[in-house]
Amino acid sequence: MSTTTGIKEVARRAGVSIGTVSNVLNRPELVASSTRQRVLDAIAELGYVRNDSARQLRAGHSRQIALVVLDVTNPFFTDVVRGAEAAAEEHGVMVVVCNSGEDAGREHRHLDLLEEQRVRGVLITPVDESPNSRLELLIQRGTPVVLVDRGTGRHSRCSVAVDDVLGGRLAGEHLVEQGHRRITFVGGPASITQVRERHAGISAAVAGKAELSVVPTPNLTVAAGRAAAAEIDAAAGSTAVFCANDLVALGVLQGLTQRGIRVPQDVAIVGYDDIEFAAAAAVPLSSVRQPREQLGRTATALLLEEIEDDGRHEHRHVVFQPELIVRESSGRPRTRRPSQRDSPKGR
Amino acid sequence: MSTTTGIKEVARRAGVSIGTVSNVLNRPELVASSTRQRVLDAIAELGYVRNDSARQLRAGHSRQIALVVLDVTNPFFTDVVRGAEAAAEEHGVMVVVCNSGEDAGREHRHLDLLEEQRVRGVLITPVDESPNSRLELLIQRGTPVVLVDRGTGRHSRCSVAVDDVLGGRLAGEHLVEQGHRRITFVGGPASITQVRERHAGISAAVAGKAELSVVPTPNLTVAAGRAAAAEIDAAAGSTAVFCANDLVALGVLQGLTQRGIRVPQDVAIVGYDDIEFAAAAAVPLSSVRQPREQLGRTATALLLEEIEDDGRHEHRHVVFQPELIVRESSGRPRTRRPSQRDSPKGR
DNA sequence: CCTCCCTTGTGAAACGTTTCATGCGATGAC
DNA sequence: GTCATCGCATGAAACGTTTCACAAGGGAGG
Repeated sequence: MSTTTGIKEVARRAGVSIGTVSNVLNRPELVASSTRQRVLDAIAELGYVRNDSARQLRAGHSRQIALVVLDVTNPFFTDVVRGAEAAAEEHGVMVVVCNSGEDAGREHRHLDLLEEQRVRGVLITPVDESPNSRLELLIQRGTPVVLVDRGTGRHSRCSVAVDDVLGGRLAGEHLVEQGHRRITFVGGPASITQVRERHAGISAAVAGKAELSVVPTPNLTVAAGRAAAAEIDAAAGSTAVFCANDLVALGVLQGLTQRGIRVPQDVAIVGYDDIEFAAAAAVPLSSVRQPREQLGRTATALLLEEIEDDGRHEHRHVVFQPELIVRESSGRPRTRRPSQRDSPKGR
Repeated sequence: MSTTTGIKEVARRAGVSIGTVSNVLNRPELVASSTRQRVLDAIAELGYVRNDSARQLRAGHSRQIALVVLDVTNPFFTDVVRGAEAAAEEHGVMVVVCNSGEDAGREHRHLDLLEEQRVRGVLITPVDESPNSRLELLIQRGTPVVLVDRGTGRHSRCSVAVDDVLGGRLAGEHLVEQGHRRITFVGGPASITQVRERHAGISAAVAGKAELSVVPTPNLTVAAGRAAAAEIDAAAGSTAVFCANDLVALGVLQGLTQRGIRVPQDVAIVGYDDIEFAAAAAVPLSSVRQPREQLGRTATALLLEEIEDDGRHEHRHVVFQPELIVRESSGRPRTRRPSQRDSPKGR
């Protein structure tokens, strides 16, 4: 039905061989300008559209890179996407965004398809980090992969991350300093590295200074946070909550408010990511800020570099530092107005 | 380097012809089970991965559909993505998410690439709706396209939309009923249909009952809303603002608050989309709710249907009704806590 | 006039599948 | 014992590119 017009038709129409048409498309400088023009005209008249499958088949690989995120719905990741797209665009590469939805099965299926498409490289925040995951297989078979927002360490790939342990620690130190002695960490599942590391960070920071309890969540969404709120004071009369990300924090904030618990007077909250909506929340949210777009940009740059250095490539691990942004949700109770320093971030 | 293993190697290893291997992959019932097993083993041992380019080349089209959104960063669209993915997954189709970022150039480039890839169909909220846009060309050449969140009308394609005029009217009626007589509409650019229709809706609703002024924005982001806030009272001493979407509304809310203008006491705000964060905002936001996931789901269903009915297909236009959710930001100025939220100057 | 080189253009081979007409041995009907 | 039938496997022909070795024509240098 649709485009049945191939390079062949174009060739006939322009009165040249198909090799010449191909040259016009790929190495125009090899073709005499009069011929070139004739071919170009034919292309325009016929509405010819290159067939990428054929091209890829010949080339052996595609011209796109994939970005597999944990949750498209999470503003943190959409910002990462933006960064990645920006960097990719500069190199004329297209980014395919895939959403694993924190589901190992979907991640697996996406990787299957991507490998079948001979994707040029993959940026991923994996759900499944087990040593014989689908991802490992992909890497082992030779597809360049850059881990986004994930652990350093492994030497078989590049990674871009933010120091989550430090982030957790910043939050912990801040809360202890504010006088909190019973703190609850909300987040899960523990299979997600960030969750573990942020927990480890606050754990280290409060050790010996405050008690830390945990309310696990099945995932990192607003709904999960809302549900977790119910267990928060039951969990040990905590006066502060540190959430594994801002979505959960927003949910906790809603849940607590709904139960008549005041934030920050009764319970302080600190989130993580400092998404744009954190500052606009009912009670502006203290949060650990990550350079989200930067993360995407850098990851893409690393990936493209690795693809470039086809021969030998030295894997690198870039680690960014998080920054604690204190807002009302964890301000010193009662002293509502000392030095507000929050300000919506510009862009 | 990477996977040099083709169907051919598998065939040799299993001691069968390549046709048989292909049959095992595509119509296993045609192959004797002993042979089948032998082939399957060979595949596993060699780590064979199908080459999708070759497959597509033969088939003439890919097995994916694309979803081109205006702004991945907008929770409205991420929810649409989720809906689309859910529906697609049920049919074993993969969704490629592309972000035009409200930029006609990027939209154009994405469509170029998608057509080169012989994408099976496209779901799109177009930036460029001019009659000889890149999109029209795509449609004209035979790629099934479903418009998402866009006008009914055209007969050359299906569409799924929410009645934006009605949405605007609901907001307008509500504000008038609340006693507002000077209302400002914030949003832009006018080239975006939703902006025009929502404006038309409120326009119609308030005609003769209140004065409506407009503060245009260059796009529909929080930052744009924040910037627009500066012009709001200057624009005519409005006591209410209707924003083209929730991001803008959130920005306006921040901007007004920062200037010491209280919401809703001094100025009421109504947003659009009812994204998850609207309810969690500093002042919970009244908003016009749209069935976001449903939109994605339905659009995908229509697209798959059109692809199915390869022969004749009747284009359909599904229109959902929006619903006004009233929250504090436009509630009748009750005397809640005489909240003094006059706030910090950003730094 | 012969060589050599340079510029343009050509034709055919490959890329890895799917599909289709065909082959071939065995089974059952007559 | 012959013939149609069935079940399974085969080989070759596409699919639309890119690439590469080579040919044709034309100047320039000798």
